[in-house]
Order: sequence, then C-alpha cells, then structure tokens
Amino acid sequence: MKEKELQILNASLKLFVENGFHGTSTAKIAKSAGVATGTLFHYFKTKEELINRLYLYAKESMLGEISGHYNIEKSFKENIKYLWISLVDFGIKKPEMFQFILSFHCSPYITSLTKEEIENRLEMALESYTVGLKKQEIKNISYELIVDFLWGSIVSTVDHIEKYPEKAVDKIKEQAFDLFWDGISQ
Amino acid sequence: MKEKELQILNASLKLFVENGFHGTSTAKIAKSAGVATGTLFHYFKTKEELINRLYLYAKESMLGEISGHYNIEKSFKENIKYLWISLVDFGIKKPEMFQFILSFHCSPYITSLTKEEIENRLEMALESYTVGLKKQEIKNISYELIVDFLWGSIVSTVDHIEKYPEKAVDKIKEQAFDLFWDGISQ
DNA sequence: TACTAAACTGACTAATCAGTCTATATTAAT
DNA sequence: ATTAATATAGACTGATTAGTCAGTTTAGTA
Repeated sequence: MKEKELQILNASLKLFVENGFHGTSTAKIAKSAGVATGTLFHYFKTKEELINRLYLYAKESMLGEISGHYNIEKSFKENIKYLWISLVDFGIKKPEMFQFILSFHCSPYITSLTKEEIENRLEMALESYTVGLKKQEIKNISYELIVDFLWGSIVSTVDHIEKYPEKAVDKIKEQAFDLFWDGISQ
Repeated sequence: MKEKELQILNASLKLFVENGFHGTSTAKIAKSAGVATGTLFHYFKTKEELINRLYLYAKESMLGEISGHYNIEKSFKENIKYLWISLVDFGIKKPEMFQFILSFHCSPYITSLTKEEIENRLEMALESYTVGLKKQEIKNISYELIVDFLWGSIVSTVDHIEKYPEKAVDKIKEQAFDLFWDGISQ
C-alpha cells in the first residue's frame, strides 16, 4: 500500500468516527491527510469506495488480533477467554477502529459485497471456537444468541473502560469476562 | 405540541436514523413531514435544536416505559426482570427511537445540556432499583459495571431479535435475561 | 366585521459539497 | 536519454446545503 493511500485511510478513519459519512468532506480528509483532493480521488474512485476500503482495513486489523491463537491443548474456557480479552484489548488500543466498526457495520454506504468479503474470513477465524461451543459446559441455547451476547459483552466492556479511565483496566476485564462466562455457563 | 411540530419530529427521527445528521437535509425533512422549510425553522431555530429536541423526545418515550413500575412487594429479581423486559420491548416496539438513542447518545450534535436534562430524570427513575442492587444476591462488583452490562445485554438482545425475526421473541427474551441474571448472580 | 398574532409558505442566498480536468512531477523500464 | 505510466496537484463546476425573508393564510377575539 502506498504511503499517501495509508495517510488518507488513517485521516478519514478519525474524521468518519467523529463526524459521520456526510459530515466528513473529501476536502477535509485530503487536508488532514496532507494531500490534494485529486490525489484522494486517484486512490479512491469515490467517497463510497474510500469508506468501503476503510471498513475492510479496520476489520482486517481486528481479524489480525484474533487469528491463529486457538490452542487445542487448552480448555474451552481458556480459549474463549483469550479471544474475549484479545477483542477487548483491540477496542482499547484502537478505539477509532473499534468505534468505526461499530458505527458503520450497518451503514448504507458499506456494500453487502464488502461485508461478505470480510465476514466470511471472520467466521472462519472463529470456527475452532464454535465447534467447542456446541458440546461444552455451556447452556443449551442457540449459537447465534451466544455469539451476539459475547460481542455485546465485549462492546459494553470497552465502552465502560473508556467511560471510566481512572479504574483499573485488568480488574474490570476479569470481572466483565466473569459476567459473560457465568451467564453462559450451565 | 402542535401537529406539524410532531410531524417534523417523526419524519426527522426516521431520516436521522437512516442517513445520519449530515446525511439528512432540512429540505428532505420538511418534504417528508409535508411542510415547507420555513415551517421547520419556525418550530426549530436550527437543525441542531431539532436534533436535540428529538433526542429529548426519544429518551422521554423510553423513560415513560419504565417509570412507576417498581413494586416494593416483589423480589429484586422480579423487579429487575420487569425493567429489563420493558426496555427490550421498547426497543422492539419503537426500533427507530431505540436506534436513534444508540446512535446519537455520544454524537457531537447533542449538547451536554440536553444530556444532563434527561439523564438526571432517567437516573431518578432507576433509583429504586439501585438501592436493591447494593445489598442483594448479586456479585460484589461496581454499580457502574453492572449498569453498563445491563444496558449492553438489552441492546444485544434487541439487535438479536431484529436480526432473526423468525425466532420466537418470548423465548429469546427469557434466555437472554437468564444470560444477564446468571452473570450478575453470586 | 375588523384587527392581530401566530402559523405557514417557498423562492432565494452564500457557502460547501463530491467529483473532474488539465497540468506537472516522479518513477521505472528500455 | 527517451518514453510511458503512474502519482500529485489544485482550480474549477454544477448540485446541494442550512438558514432567511418578505409575504400569505389561518384562528382567535372584541
């Protein structure tokens, strides 16, 4: 990826999170990235292509944090906890990316093509975990509900940590994971 | 409240949820509400005043669903469950309002004055519950973390129900509440 | 009926928008 | 050294924006 292309992606990430799609003009993005508007449209045919590539960029970053960590020798709980903590840590370390993903995952400007492309890869990365999900020490409720509850607890934990920056992060992570785990346990 | 004022609020609610603040022009709002742009600015000095009044309108609707239902004769769990279910039902019955509240609660266009005005009233409505929260059969973790986890589980439940409309709503509500309750229980 | 204030209208304006276009600079290959 | 392709620039354009304003209609009252 070219340097200016990356500068444009990083500048627009911040601006889109702060002011939304229509609240962020291509002129502002170009200025903030230190390039001319012509350069922006050289790398991205339209503003919509820009935000779609940005969505892929953000989700790929998140995917990178959770890939290849499943350890078959460890318990189901230990694996799930590692996954849960990794995603919370991603939310803390990359707050703009995390917020961008949350804000735009059901935006009309992100095409279903874009979502398909990355969602499939995310599901594959989670496959090892889902196998365990079905025959372990957890409640007998639908896989989809467990996953949505898992993601919901991650989001609310990241929000909480950002809302109370004076609190001890590690303690909150432990407590919040227990809230999730004791919920899904038999 | 005048009829046209209400038409403007309802039209803008839908449009703001679908297209965001800057994606929704005052011309579109006026047209969708069946009034002239001059009428819109007669009732709302600026677009920002409109979205702030809309935020109050949405949060007051939600407040209305949970006020005055605390029953001192019932158990803590029964009261919390009634509150939890009421909020999930609000999310199902008024999806646009629910989504609007989620999308704009940390938007730069909603002033801190607006938030103060309604947040205080919400906290008062929840006061009866919070008293119980501190000396009941739940885990000894911070009140703020419990509240954020409570709200997170409501949001993820509403999202889940909207995502899988073919599933039995009552069953999901029971299961999702149990996920929350078993999480916070000792 | 006549008067008044509030409700309502839509054409209008200066500013800003996404995207284009032409021109110049840089790079890579031969 | 020449050429071709790519990278970069910013002035420019037609469309759209939030908000104004001068005037018209409606509703209440005396």
